[in-house]
Amino acid sequence: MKDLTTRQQEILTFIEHHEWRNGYWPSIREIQEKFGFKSTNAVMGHLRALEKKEVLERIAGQARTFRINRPDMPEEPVMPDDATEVVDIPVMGDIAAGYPDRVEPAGEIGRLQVDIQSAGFSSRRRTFALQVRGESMVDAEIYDGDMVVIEPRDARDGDIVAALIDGETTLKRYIQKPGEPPYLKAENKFYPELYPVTELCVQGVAKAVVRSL
Amino acid sequence: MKDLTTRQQEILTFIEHHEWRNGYWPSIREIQEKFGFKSTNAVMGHLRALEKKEVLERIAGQARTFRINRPDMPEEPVMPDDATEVVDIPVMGDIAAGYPDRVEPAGEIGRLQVDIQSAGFSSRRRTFALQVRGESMVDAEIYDGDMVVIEPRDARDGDIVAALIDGETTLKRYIQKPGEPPYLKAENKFYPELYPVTELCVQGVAKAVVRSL
DNA sequence: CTTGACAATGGACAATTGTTCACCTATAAA
DNA sequence: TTTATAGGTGAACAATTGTCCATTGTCAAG
Repeated sequence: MKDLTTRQQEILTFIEHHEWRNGYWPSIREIQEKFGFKSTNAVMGHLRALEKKEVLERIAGQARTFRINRPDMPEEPVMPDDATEVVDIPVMGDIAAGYPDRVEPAGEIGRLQVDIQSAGFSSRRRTFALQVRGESMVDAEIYDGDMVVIEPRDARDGDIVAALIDGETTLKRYIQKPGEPPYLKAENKFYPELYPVTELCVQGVAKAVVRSL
Repeated sequence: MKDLTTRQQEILTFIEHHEWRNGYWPSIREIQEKFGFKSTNAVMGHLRALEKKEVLERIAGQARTFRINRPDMPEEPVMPDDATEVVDIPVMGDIAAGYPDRVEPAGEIGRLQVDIQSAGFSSRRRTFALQVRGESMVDAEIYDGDMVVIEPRDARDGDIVAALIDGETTLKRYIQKPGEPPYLKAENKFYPELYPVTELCVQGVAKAVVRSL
């Protein structure tokens, strides 16, 4: 992957950004206009260079058909200076302190910026994710470091829930047999722990486990 | 939101699917060809209908500029503090027939919602999910019924890949030692299987495991 | 001084692509 | 019967858009 010149980087960034905001790729002349070129050929030159450096692919003769070869990951989304209507979404990483609702602003480890347009294809619910620490759920095939997607709602018997115990969020299975008081149970044969639900705060029900590879 | 006719639904699905697969929108004539119409006007009629029903937007006179209004989405447009960005990933389900490229629009059997940073995929495009069948990866803590999120790209040593073997998609670990031909390996001590990579079609690299609870 | 890259101009051309007009066939409702 | 809607054919038109020609200039390396 050769280095790009500043101009090439600018062009590439604009193309990416245009797609990101509008949902479709720009035409040559739209790029030309954005940069104030007086010839489409200025753009053509840069596109050829970008193709040669293999950061860009196109389909000859066809309109608005780009394909960008990202090295692997574009760490952060490019923030347009001329952005309109941008929403800030706090990213809750380490939430040892407890329920996201009660996490102080300091508990926020990052922010994800998304503009209204692109928000259109991703639904946002009251779901949030927690990172699992500890081995208390290994028998349910949930391991240290996994992320669980939590949806705040009332727990039913057999649900795996995120609960606040001693100021820490842990994952446990919620057991409620008819006529008996509910309790929480760790899913690890070496941790035969049982927690009474009294004064426990169930934050929500785990809906999915996500493990990055 | 009025109902769509079957034909309109087909057109819409194709447009969505085309964008997802190729990264850019189809042209009128590409739609025409896909459905075997002998006139572009057949497509125009449907597009007008879809626009009237407000499931589709376009920019007049400009090539390949669609925008789809998905009806899904939140009752509450509130942005709670505990929300995390969630992406929609099409689940290609049973793709024994092969690569998603060859899956017909009907091949999508559902959608998986995963929060964005736990998965670590930024390019929400081109990623898809497969449901794991079989026990060949249990030693990597991937179980029957789990969903794996796949991103099409070249495999590196140690990656877990989705590969096409005997017309079926399976999950294996990709091993490539310097100077040696690459091969695939199952992660189950009871399945000491080794597959030569020759004539194998590696569809992509697994980036995350998701298990619905 | 020459060579080669990078950057850009200007004009012309051709292909892709969106658009429209006229006309046809069903089917179902009024 | 008439009317409306969905679905389609066929051909022509115009706009958008990709492509290529010849030229100019800058700047750093050989």
